[in-house]
Amino acid sequence: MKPPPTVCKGKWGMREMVATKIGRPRSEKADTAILRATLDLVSAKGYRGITVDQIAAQAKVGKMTIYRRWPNKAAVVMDALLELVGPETDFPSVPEASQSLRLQLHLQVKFFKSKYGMLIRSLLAEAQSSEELAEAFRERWIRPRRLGVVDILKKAVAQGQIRPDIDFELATDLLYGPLYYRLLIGTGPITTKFVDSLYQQFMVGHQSGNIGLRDR
Amino acid sequence: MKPPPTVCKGKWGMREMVATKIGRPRSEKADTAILRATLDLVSAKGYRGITVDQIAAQAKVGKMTIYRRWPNKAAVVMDALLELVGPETDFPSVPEASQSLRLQLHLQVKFFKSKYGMLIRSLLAEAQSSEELAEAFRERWIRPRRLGVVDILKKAVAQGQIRPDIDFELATDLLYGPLYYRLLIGTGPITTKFVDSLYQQFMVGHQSGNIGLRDR
DNA sequence: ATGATACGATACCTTGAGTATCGCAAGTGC
DNA sequence: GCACTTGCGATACTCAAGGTATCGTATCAT
Repeated sequence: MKPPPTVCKGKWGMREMVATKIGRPRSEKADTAILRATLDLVSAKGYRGITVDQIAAQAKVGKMTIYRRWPNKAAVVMDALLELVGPETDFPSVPEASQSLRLQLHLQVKFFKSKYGMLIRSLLAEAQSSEELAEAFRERWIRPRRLGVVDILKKAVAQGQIRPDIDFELATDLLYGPLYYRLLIGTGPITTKFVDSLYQQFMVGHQSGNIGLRDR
Repeated sequence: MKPPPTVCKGKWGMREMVATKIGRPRSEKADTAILRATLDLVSAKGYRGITVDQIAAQAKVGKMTIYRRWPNKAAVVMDALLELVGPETDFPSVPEASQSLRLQLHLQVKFFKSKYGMLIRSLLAEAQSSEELAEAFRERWIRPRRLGVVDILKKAVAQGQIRPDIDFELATDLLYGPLYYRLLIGTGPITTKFVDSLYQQFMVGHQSGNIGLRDR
């Protein structure tokens, strides 16, 4: 009847239980083994292509050890993404902000084409049927990255490369919407040429000097 | 041992069995009842929120009657979308092609915000784990609509509203990528203002007279 | 009427997420 | 040392849902 001392119920953030002082401590090794196995399996076969039992097996861990840390399968995958993905898509440090933006778009392409692309696709798919996951994905994955974009756009404005009347939210959608579109729908490959043209079109519309629709 | 005379195996297109001349004919009523029930249920509760048994119950039909026509749940939903969606998002007939494009974007917004938006989200989500469904979705939903976009863009070029050096595929991604992005990720609402700004930015980059990036 | 197929209903199979429990391991406090 | 508490791997289990099989009946062509 009594629930196990520490079970993760309904929490989507990383397993952040209050560290109890008594009893056997959590195994740090198990944590990383689970996340590692999850990352490998999901990126290889996709979210629906694997089972929690497979994760447990590959991590050499009991299934309960997983559910003691995360409330469900999606939460594990989410944390696998957040914990193991380093600064692959950080904005490169170059003097010109607009160039940093352009280079970051290329990093984003590389990221989407890597095995991590499957993680994004999987989570986004699952998020369509779980408002809870959708919320977590927006807050923990999308939002921080969008803040980074706005940040660099503001620098570009300050450096006079982009018009000051820019709508930052819209601009972010214009830049990354087409990338996610191709990632999810697959109408065309996400190529270097594609992202170059994307950037180019964006700058035509936003750089200083182009005021807007010309008179006709 | 012998399989039922006519069962739908692996076919994703609409139930298009060769009309056998003998035996009891397929009930046309059942077809529409199933599609109708599917549409109503999925748009209300989402793909994962309903079961095939519920569809059968609401359509007052045996479950086998469904699986005799479609190979799986996703295929039913796909056909429900394609069969019951009329020309809601056709390009309005107005003299200026660029205006037709603008008006169609507004129709698209209305469509995404209607109950059909849930169908698109659902199918796209499921398609992430089924290359077969992804293919069907691209060919039967995305592609025809993209052809319509390219068509109207060509008219706009012919009418001198858009530069002739436009990349049609890229342009389509630029226009609809951000819409799908918001539909699926939900970073912001899909408003009239949003789509107006989207169109405006697009035209700044593509209308005749703006040649490209200015010198710096 | 006969033969073939579709029908609704129901029981069934299978897979996989999530739970419960058992005996053992690894810590803390005395 | 010893009791106490919690985590561990393993295993068995529950349950929901997609998909299949079958039964008796209904509806067509000939």
